[in-house]
Amino acid sequence: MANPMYRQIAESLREQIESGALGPGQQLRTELELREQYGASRNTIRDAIKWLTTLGLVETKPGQGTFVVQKIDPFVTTLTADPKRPGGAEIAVPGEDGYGEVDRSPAGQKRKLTYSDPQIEIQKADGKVAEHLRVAEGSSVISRHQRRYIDGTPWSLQTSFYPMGFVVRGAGRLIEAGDIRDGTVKYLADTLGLRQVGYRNWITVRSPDMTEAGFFSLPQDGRVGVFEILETAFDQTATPMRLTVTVFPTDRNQFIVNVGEVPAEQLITDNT
Amino acid sequence: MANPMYRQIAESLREQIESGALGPGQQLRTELELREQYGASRNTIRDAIKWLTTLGLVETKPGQGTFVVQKIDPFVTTLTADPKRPGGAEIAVPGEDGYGEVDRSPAGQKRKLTYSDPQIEIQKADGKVAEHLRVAEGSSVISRHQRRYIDGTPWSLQTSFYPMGFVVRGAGRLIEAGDIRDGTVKYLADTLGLRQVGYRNWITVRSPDMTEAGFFSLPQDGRVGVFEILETAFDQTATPMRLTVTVFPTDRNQFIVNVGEVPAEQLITDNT
DNA sequence: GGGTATTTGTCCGTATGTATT
DNA sequence: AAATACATACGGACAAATACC
Repeated sequence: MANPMYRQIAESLREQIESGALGPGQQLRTELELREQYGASRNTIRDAIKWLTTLGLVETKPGQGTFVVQKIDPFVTTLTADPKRPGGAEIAVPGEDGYGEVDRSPAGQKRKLTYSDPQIEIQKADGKVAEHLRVAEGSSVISRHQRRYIDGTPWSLQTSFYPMGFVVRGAGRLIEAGDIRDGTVKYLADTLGLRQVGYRNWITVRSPDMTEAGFFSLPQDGRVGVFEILETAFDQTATPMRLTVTVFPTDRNQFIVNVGEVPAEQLITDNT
Repeated sequence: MANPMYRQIAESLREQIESGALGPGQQLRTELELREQYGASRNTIRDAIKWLTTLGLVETKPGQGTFVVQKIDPFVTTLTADPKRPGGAEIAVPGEDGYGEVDRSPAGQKRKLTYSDPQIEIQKADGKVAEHLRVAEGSSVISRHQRRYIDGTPWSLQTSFYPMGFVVRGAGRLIEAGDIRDGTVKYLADTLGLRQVGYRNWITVRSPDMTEAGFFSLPQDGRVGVFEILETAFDQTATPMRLTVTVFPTDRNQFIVNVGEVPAEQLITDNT
């Protein structure tokens, strides 16, 4: 009896969930019913439910009840692709490159990627952008931002940064709204002779900010994290030519990295 | 007055933290003091602090107080390396391959990797192992498990799986305790002629289980997630020869993926 | 649309337990 | 041993969101 009562109650409910007695989407008994069932006060029941909530096992809906969470069929993105392909990896501004990529879920369905028109701004490079793009902090950069969806559900938020000098040197369409035909990679090669020869993805996980939580409909308490992937693309002189920051919720995204000779992807059903 | 009081109090404290008025590691005023300061009940103050806790901004210590969390200097691991190098990527059983890898933090220090002796078991392949290793579910596999540390702090938990047939065919040392000289990749090449020509990393984020939370000293409420990286290694016939599952806490780990021609790593100080 | 019952959310006060100093 | 500070648990009251008639 070392454990507090609310944890024991949570454990009891957890077993019911993981054994399948309470299936995904199913409603739990109300707090008042559980209060009688376990002989505890309503506040203690609420502590148990709050615990399960932070564990991501249940969610509460005011006026309705408490429900076992549905597991989301995850999106799978391959981070390694042809370094010279327009757009680089699949995650690299596929929208701007006119690619209607398909993402394959573990269950094997093909999915449809859509994206908003790019929202373009001229910004001062903050510390992170300046360091990865190797420009002076505070210098002007072009920012192209998109919201991206798979089958209509919010998938990722992406922002690409380019040095302002690119526009001066002849790549004026970078600051025009609307997609760039054949993508920015080809456009920069054609106009400035900048060939993308490789890129580096820097993968971190952090808590979502308010904008991200809103766009992805994540719980506001920061329980669900987001991947933040910084992709730095390099030209033939090993100089950074683009920084793309993409944010994905961790609860619905997985990534694949292939190295060396690897057979085509097996479609694997994840039954964790 | 749209927001509940505990959220307003949390917001007030959050601003003090993010503005720097309350520095990392610094102690907040006690619940009783805050109760008078904000004119709320102690339970409401506790709700505000609990909210900040799930946001990962503060931590509470019984008998001591509430403190602003320290940001951890993260470990950075490169997932793309020579596919034929013993051990594959840096994350691939470097311990078993006798590599004393160094990890470079954003701040640029070199760090020392240590690891426990492998703990070896014969197990039945569960669904996940069977599918990635492409063996029948329930067939025997060799499991080699290690705890890995950087500078003495827990870094990752790693388990490698090999088909049991490898031992029958002559790779008997796989089931012996202790490190294998020159690593398992070279050992399997020497004994069975299995050359590792590539590998695939499958990156997911999930909540830690009890064992993991204990080893990494993570809060038990599952607030901090863990990376689970499944590395499947392939031999020259494109057959899976090894599955390595590695678990890293997301609060102290970052990953790098290089594609194409990429300059040597810039040491970047992350001042997010 | 309105009203009512149901269910979770917020807030209070109090008492006692447990960990740390 | 004592003081301090957070943790658990109780009970009660009202608010807010939702569903249903």
